[in-house]
Amino acid sequence: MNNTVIIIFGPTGVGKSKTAIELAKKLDGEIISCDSMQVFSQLNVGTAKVTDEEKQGIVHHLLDVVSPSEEFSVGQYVQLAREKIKDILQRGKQPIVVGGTGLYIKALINNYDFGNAQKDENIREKYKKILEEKGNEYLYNILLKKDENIAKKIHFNDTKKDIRALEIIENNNKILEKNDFNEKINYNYLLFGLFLPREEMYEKINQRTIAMFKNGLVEEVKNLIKSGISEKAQSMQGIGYKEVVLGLKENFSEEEMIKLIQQKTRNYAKRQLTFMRGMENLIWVDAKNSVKEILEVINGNRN
RNA sequence: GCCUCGAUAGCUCAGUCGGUAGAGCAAGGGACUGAAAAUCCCUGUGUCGGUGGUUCGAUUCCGCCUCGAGGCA
Repeated sequence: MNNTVIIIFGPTGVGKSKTAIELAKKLDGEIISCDSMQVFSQLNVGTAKVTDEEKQGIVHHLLDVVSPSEEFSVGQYVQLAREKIKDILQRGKQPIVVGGTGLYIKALINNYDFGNAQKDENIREKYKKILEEKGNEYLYNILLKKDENIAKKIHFNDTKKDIRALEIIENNNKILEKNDFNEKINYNYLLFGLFLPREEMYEKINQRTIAMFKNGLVEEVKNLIKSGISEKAQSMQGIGYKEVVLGLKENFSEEEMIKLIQQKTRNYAKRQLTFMRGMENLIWVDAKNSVKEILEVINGNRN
């Protein structure tokens, strides 16, 4: 098992965290979370973050690494995750990467180097204004002129990506593609994708959403707002948070909020499945039997 | 009991001056190397409430019936 990182991916709510903890216990592992929302501290019930009790003593990394008022991005994630993997391997333990953020996993596996272009609100605003005044196609044409290759990969209606690309080009003058890290970490990986039948998956999502409300999601959101977190903060764009903020403003009943969140979560899970299908080297694993199946693959892999 | 309004896609509704119909959302599929729980693209779906009549032709016009909302008693 030397230098093999185990990666567990799958749609929300199929039981990735539990699987990872069970595996960690059996393989002397440490867990590296791969979740764009669980990196934020204070976002607990809405992100279904594992509790200390659930961790069962297994070390978890990359949870609560930034405050909800801060920004976070793939670039930072890959940087941090690489450090953790290296460190865990050096200590002779088994790194287990777990989470639902497909892009983060993809970037990690493919060794993308994002450089260190910081977010630049001024540049963003500038292009947003251009977008408002001149429209999608005009904005897209600017990107086409600056970097045709990038532009071709982005739909002209996807203005958020257009603006982000322009921001990076202008700020950093760095091409987005083909910059692997110079320093390669010496590791292999096994990528497992957990799945459940569609109906069961949706049922679990529905139940879990109800549980979040019982566990105090509304209070969590209220506290975040009270402590001065902007509704526009990146952390507040997570599913559950966004909807509760809206619900509080518009006086939704709890039932209405639950229904909305269930739906958004189902939509998200579907997107995650699409992402999974497009991943190379992904080993499909029945979520109901995940630990056993994964161990079988690992053991087979040893010989 | 009488009057008025409504009944069209899974939901909310638009529409057809009579030639069998559409938007949004949902659903399904897809893209995605710098905000990714984000963002974007593609695709159906229908006894047009039932029943008679007028008509070459009715979801559309007329009658009756059923159901729902409101008003008068």
